[in-house]
Order: sequence, then C-alpha cells, then structure tokens
Amino acid sequence: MTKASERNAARIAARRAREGYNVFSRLPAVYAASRSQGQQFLQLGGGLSIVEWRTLWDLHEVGPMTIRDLSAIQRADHSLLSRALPAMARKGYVTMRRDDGDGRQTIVEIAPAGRAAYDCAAPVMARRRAALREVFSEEEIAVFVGFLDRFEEFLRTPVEQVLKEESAK
Amino acid sequence: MTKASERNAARIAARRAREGYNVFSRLPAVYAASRSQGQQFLQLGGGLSIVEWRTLWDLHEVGPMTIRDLSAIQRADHSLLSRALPAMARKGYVTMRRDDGDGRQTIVEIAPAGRAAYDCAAPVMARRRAALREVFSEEEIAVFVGFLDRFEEFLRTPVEQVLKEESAK
DNA sequence: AAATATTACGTGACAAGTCATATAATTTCT
DNA sequence: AGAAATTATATGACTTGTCACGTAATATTT
Repeated sequence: MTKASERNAARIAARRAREGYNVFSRLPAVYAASRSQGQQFLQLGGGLSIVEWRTLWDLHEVGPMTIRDLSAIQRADHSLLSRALPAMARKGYVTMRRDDGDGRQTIVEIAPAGRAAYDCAAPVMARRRAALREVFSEEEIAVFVGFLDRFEEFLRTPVEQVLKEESAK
Repeated sequence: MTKASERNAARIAARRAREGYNVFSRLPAVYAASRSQGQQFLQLGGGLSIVEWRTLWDLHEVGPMTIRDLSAIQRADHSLLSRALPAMARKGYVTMRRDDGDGRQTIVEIAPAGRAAYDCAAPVMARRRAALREVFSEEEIAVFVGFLDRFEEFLRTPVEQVLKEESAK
C-alpha cells in the first residue's frame, strides 16, 4: 500500500508540476489569489468590495461618467456595474442621475461618503502597488503587461479561426 | 456640450490606458477572457464545463486520486471539487468510493462516460494549446510563467508583512 | 488507553464575472 | 416623417472561485 501510494504521490506531483507551465491552468489560481489579497487590503482600508473600490477610484480620478465608461475602464461587463451601483448609491457612495442630453445614459458621480471611503482605502491600496514595484522593476512590469496584451489578443480571436488556422497547417 | 464630453472621453481613454499597466486591474479581464474562450472550445468539444474538463483530464493522466489530490493539481479549493463531483458521478463521468485504508478519503476514478467525454474534448483542447504555442515560443512561455510564479509569491505574502516592510523603509 | 491535534470532506454564504435577452431612447436611413 | 438599426441600461440565470465552519476519521502525544 505504501509503495503504491508513493508512486501515486509522485505522479500527482509530476502532474502538478507539468500543469505549472500551462498558462491556462495557472491563470485561475493567480487571479483568485490576487482577488483574495485585494479583499484583505480593502478590509484593512475600510471594508470596500473590489468593485466598489475600483469604481470609486475611477470616479475620483476622472470625474462623473456613465456606466458604460466605467465598465470600459475596468474592462468588465457593464452588467457588473449596473448591478453594483444601486447599492453604492444607497450607501451614499455615489449619485446616479439620468443624462439630460441622452436619456439612455446614467451619469454616476462620487458623493461625500464615497469620497470618505476612497480616502480611507487609497493609502492602503497605494502601498500595495508600491510593494509590487519593490518586487518587479518597471521594465519587468512592461514585459509582463506585454505578455498579457498578447495573451489577451489570442484569447479574443474567434474560436473557429483558431481551429481553422491550426488545421490549415 | 460637445467640447466637454470630448474632454471627458479623452480623460476616460487616458485612465483606461493608464490602468492597462496595472497588473492587478488587468488580471480579472484576462482571466475572464481565458475562461470564456475555454468554455467556447469545450462547447465545441462536447459541452463539458471547465471544472469537468480539468478533472477528467487529470484523472485520465494520473489515474484514480482523492479529492484533495485533484484540488492540489488544479490549484483550487477542495470545496470546488467536492461540489462538482457528485454531479459528475451522476452523469457517469466518474466513480467515487470511500478509501478502505483511510476512511476520510474519497477515491475518484474516471468512468466510461467520462472517458468518452474526455476523448471528445481532448483534441479540441489540444489544438487550443497548440495555437497558443504558435503565438508564444517556448522560451516566452517560460518567462511568462516565471512572472506568474513571482507574482503569485507576492500575492501569498501576508498582508501585514507587506504593509510593515513598506512602512519600515 | 485516553486526550488532543490534524486531516478530508461537505456545505452554507458570498463575490466577481460572464452571456443572453428585454426595454427604452437615440440615430440613421429611406 | 416613419421605419429600421444601434446604443445604454437592467435583469435573470449561470459558472468559477473563495472562506468559514462543522463532522467524522486518523494520527500523535501523554
């Protein structure tokens, strides 16, 4: 039994190691860890959720915007914001008003409570980014981001095209 | 109005571009795109979900394992598997049995329907990986994975430590 | 041998995303 | 001007992932 389970443990370790070079499999864990760490920092910085933090940050940096604009900056589906914003308005973080010029749009603006929450979270989050810069040089970040760009481009190419080009070889 | 909204559009574009260099903000979108593409491929390859595919692949490669082992290979929480497996067993993809030697463990094994589903999905997924290799050289993948390793290490350092080291500077 | 600690698994509660589809407002085309 | 297409938002349904906590089985210590 010991011999068999040892052999098995070795195979499992080998499999895990091999999958370590598969970017597709690595991504979920890395993302989950990033999200989890972000949540911990935000907990110390006043208890905002990730979506709330991103939204307040963006609104603080660029001023009032539509939901579409927010989702474009955050590279996320608009429905995520569409769902999160009413609760944020209820907490007094933001105000939402229909645009006079274009009745389809909703203009979102940071409100006093949102500004306060931002001021509380911002230093902690800034320190997080600073800590990352201590581990990665600016050049390395540029290379890393370049990989993400290329990878994302690959991910956006239509599936049929990927399959077709492959079989055409 | 045009002037103001143009200025605003420029600010939004600038913000989006700037955030493009923030690895923390890029990750969610890249991961979401990867997942989404993966789901599309799997749809063409018989309709497995991502968790199902990963699990069948692992079981096919290394043989019967415990839930813990599966979650270790997949770098995911055991609860994810714990929840997914009963449905997979119901579909006949896997069998689950209590380990005789250690009554806490559940041994998961691929079953005929699971083998069939694997055989159906595997070629499509292999082509996906091959397509990636056409865009990234082996060396580039190694560098990319190296970045992921280092980033993940950063993400696993305790929050207090990150904050302390920073303020100690 | 009994008490204590650890480990494996299950499960509830939640966050962050997606996609598809519906509706209302605005633009564009004829 | 009216019809048709586009755009912004809302909402339902779903997947992937976490963490916390409970329970049962095993391992360790005294």
